[in-house]
Amino acid sequence: MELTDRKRQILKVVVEDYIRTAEPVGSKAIAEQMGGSVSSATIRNELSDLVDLGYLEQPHTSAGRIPSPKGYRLYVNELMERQKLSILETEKINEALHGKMEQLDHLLSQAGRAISSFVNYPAYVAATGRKNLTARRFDLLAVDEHSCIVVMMMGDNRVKSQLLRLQLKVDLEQMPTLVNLLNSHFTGVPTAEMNKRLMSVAEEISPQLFLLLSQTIAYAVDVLEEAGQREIITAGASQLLKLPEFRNADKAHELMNFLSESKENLPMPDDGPMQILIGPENVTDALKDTSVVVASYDIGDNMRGLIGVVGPTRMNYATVAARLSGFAEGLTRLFEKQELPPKEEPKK
Amino acid sequence: MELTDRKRQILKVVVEDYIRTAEPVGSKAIAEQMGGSVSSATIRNELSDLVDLGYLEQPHTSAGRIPSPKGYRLYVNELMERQKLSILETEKINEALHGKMEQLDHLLSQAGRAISSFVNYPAYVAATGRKNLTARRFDLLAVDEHSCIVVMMMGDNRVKSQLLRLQLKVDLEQMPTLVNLLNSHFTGVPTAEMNKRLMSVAEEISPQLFLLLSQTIAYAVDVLEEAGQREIITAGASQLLKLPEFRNADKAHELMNFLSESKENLPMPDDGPMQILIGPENVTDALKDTSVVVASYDIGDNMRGLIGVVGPTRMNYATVAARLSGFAEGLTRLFEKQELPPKEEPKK
DNA sequence: TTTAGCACTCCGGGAAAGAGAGTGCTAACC
DNA sequence: GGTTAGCACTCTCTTTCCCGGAGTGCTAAA
Repeated sequence: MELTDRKRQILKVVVEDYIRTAEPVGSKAIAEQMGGSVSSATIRNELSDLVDLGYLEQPHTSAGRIPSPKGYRLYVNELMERQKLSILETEKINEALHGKMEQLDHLLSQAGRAISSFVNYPAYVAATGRKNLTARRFDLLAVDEHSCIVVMMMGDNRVKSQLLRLQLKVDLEQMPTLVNLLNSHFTGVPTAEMNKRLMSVAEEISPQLFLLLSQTIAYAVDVLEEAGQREIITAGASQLLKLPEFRNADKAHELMNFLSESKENLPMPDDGPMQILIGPENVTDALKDTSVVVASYDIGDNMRGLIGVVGPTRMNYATVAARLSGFAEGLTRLFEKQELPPKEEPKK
Repeated sequence: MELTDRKRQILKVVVEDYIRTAEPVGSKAIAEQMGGSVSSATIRNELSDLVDLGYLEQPHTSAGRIPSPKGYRLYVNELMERQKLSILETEKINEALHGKMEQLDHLLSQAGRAISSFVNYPAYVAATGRKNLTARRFDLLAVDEHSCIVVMMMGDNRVKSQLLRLQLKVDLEQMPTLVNLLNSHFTGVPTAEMNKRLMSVAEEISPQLFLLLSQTIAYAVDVLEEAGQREIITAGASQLLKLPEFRNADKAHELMNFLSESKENLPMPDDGPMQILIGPENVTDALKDTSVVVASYDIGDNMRGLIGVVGPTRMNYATVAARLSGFAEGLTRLFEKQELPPKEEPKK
């Protein structure tokens, strides 16, 4: 049996109607929406074929049809009309993204909330940590006898600093020595190796200095490892409760719990600018009957982040895809403009 | 009519039974739980009185009784037995609070998640921003011709820093002048006044320096204002869906939406170590038929934060109160130990 | 004041009935 | 051969009705 043009057109109507109403679609309604050029009986024959082909499903014998995952897939790949964002929408997106880069966390959670309320589904945002981030430069600023400030610039040019309280008094004149040591021995060094280095210089310096040095390194390791972690932020989970497929509190609870407790398992594909995962295409059990649309954005030149939307399989793919990629582009632009690196660490 | 001891005892039984089961409590069950010393008929008379007195309500004529807000209030104030935390629980709390102070946000959101999963209700955590935070000390570290690092220590001894890109080259030798200027004119100054100060020194220095100065001040204002904002974090909203009173998706949605979108309206009482708000005692509409238990913790010597729990009016007040104050104490201890200020800004 | 007894109320669940939507099949039509 | 009208049939959803159970409120006696 062949998938004729008319069958495809019918499938399209079914998918779009079902997305809109969440109700099985009947032959009569389809006939009307196709302009009355064919009768409902004809449609019924076609529908029956589409079920046999696996593109549609029938909740029970005498109900209308709903798309199967395979049907959604065909729709997404071939039938769906790509939407463009209206100027108004583009403006709204840009408005929503007017955060300050400084606080990456805030910006991203803000973006998450914005996209979620923009598509009316829960959303997630991930900034991929930079695994092998190293320190590029250290400074120590003496404050008083008992404390000094450690300043560390990282490979991505972000600067972190903290007040350190000294267990032992340190001679101010020795500070420069220490800074030199830090900059010569601990820049460009992966965190895993830092402690080894620390040991190796132990004998060269006084115990007081060594104590301060190890405090500094401990701080550096903390910060670098923290920066290396991938952070995932979810927003708008409560949007689910508006959807008929989640009126059942148990279903809703399962998914919402997943969104807040097991974020790590959200899809993080690493190819292509946008990916759509429909129902069972998701690896994670909790997402087996939901769909996920996920897009990537660039952070500077060589890092990528992801933003995604989670919804029912009858998600409005066209709109979500358009808006999501709008956001992704917005974020990319944002990072282009604001990202700090004037020059990257010359790697060779 | 008087509130006899027996009536109080009956009220206690009703409240505790209802908290456990979420089902109206009947006279027979009460009689049994009171050791069979009186018959159910006697209880019925008493129950009828308790309804007249406003402590109990009857969902419909032939149903058992449930506590009214007034009943809960009496229970909380006088009838409830204060619980102590078991050693195990205390340990768990301390374990959950083993975060690093460095990232205040993270610590608090972690605490929020912990308390939420500890009491099985949604929780919120607020760190009251320090409104009149000022800069205590500035430093500038030259990086290269086009950039330098600004380091600012704030009144609470937290240190913030960022890489600045210079629009105009600045003579390295002039840096110390600028740092002096910053420390003499811009420390201890409220953000609102900073721009005025900036103008007043405009003529004293070269345009290049002025540009860098204003970049620095802009950064300082940003950071200080950001730090002055009260931040509210919510966690565990999905816990609601486990409760019978929120199986109705609309109710759940309303409250969850409130928790994620209108956090600012969560109760922020400013007196006493712990406060319990029952049903209509809440000012906010969205909380009118929920209860909130909120405790405060100390951040250093003169700041306070809040942690709260939101749940149904039939919340398990005794347990929640005990655990919440356990957390509050844990947080207070944590800040005592880790909070940086070795000395506070001498205010006079 | 307490208690046993009893009629009454109300909710919740289950069965039955009916309406509605939609199908699948057959037979006729172009 | 594809298309269509017609019609019986299926299945769900809603409404209605009924019944059992839990619990009350009242009365009269202890």
